[in-house]
Amino acid sequence: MGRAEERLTAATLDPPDAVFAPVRSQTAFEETVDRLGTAIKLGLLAPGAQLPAERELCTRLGIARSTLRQALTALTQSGHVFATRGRGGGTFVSDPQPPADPPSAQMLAQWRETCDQRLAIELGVVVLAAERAVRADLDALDEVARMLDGSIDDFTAYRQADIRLHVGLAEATRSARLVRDMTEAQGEMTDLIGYIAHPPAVLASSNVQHRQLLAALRERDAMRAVRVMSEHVQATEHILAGLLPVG
Amino acid sequence: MGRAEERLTAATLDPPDAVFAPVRSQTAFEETVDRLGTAIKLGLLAPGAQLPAERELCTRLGIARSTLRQALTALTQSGHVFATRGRGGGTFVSDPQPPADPPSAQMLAQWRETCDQRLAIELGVVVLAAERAVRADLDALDEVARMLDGSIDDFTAYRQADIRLHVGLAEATRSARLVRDMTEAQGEMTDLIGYIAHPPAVLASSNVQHRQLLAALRERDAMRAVRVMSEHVQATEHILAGLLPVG
DNA sequence: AGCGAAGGATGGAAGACCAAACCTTTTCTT
DNA sequence: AAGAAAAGGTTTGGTCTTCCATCCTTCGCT
Repeated sequence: MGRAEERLTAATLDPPDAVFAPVRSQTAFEETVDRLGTAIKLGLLAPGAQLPAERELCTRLGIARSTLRQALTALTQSGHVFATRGRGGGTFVSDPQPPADPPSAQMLAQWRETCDQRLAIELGVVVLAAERAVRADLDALDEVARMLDGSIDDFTAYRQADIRLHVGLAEATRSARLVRDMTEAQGEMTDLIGYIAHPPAVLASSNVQHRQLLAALRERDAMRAVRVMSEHVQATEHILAGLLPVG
Repeated sequence: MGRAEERLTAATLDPPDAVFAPVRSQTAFEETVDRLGTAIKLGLLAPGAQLPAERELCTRLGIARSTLRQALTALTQSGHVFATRGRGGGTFVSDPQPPADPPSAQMLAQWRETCDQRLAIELGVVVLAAERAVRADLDALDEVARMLDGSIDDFTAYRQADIRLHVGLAEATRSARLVRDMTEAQGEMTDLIGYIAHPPAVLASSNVQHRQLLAALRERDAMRAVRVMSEHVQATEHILAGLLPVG
């Protein structure tokens, strides 16, 4: 008894577990390492590129310079960036980049939820891009698709351009939040798929989907774009499903 | 010069602004207030419901008891919960709830991005629910839809059940992360639309869409579900567009 | 030679968070 | 009626993070 005496509405059901799930308290230091590290791993900050000066960057990130320096020190020790002193110096992205480290157990355990979340972002982006993308956006993305065709024999190069394309789609929505979510999602995906072989045939068919997608966007055919993107994302998911433990 | 000497790849384009955007360092205290407060405002923790004991809740949330108590004190002072002492006591959700406070300027300034993000989550949920929802899930959601029909004259009651339905969809995907994202998105939407009049006719037509959606899910017709959900979400967006400053 | 712009380093103050107690109130059990 | 048990309420001390301000070192440019 007790439970039966409550008001008979659906509102008295048990709350979702998510309500009491652990609070994720990332420190500013951790978040900065994550943000910059992901941008580098995704190639958004290209090898050789110069980061803004520390005194400028810390204000842009809204943190103290000492905190930023902690993060940069970590990235220096991991070999992702290096710094030169004196006038004309600065902090630069290493070239070549250090080898990526294998995905953590925690990452692998949640791979399906990661893919689910990515699916959501990609679908939202594609629907909004169908509405909002202008000619120039799509032309630029076509250019990236051309580059992808030339990279089906080099997975690293392909992946870089692939990320450019997906982030570029997000940018075409003019929604900064979706761009952020997309980069986070792609960062997690990179961790997952970085260690998996992708034969050229797979990459080629993947880029066929990119082209179909861009064609649909040009016609502002949101539903067709959704269908293509859905297949595109779930193709990756099926590859992972065969190689990873059940999620 | 300089820029022209770099490697001629798309990877040398400027990084998205998102890379250097301010780092959001929410404290554990703030996040806890937010999490519990949102769950209460959404009705996931119903008026009169008892929260877990402090000693248990703090371990579930992964924070110290003193931090949890800070959050509970804040929620007590704002009138959302109250506590009774002694054995058999506990912390309970207030009934009735205090009036919601108006959306912040910052919230209003970002309303379109909030809607964009919500669209993404809803679409992802709906595609995955079409694959994964079992009979029992859909039966329960049908029940909620019936309740919604009975609440088109009471916006508050309607909104509560509406949230139940959307969060229920997310739960049907068996993806905890999507449930979390959905609750966050609905929390932000509640802030936005709480102060807007919703005539019964609007609510009725909204629930027609719910029914179409559930029918599509029963047939596992993901594309139709996407189309319905897309219209459902964008209907809200159009209402907001008429009332809020340009986003 | 020296100015200026960049990274590098230090020390202290403030605040958030945690852990472990202990206190007070109330109810249930014996 | 006594006491155990379970809940919220309180205090304290310590650790870690972050911030701020200042100063140092390097080195290209004028």
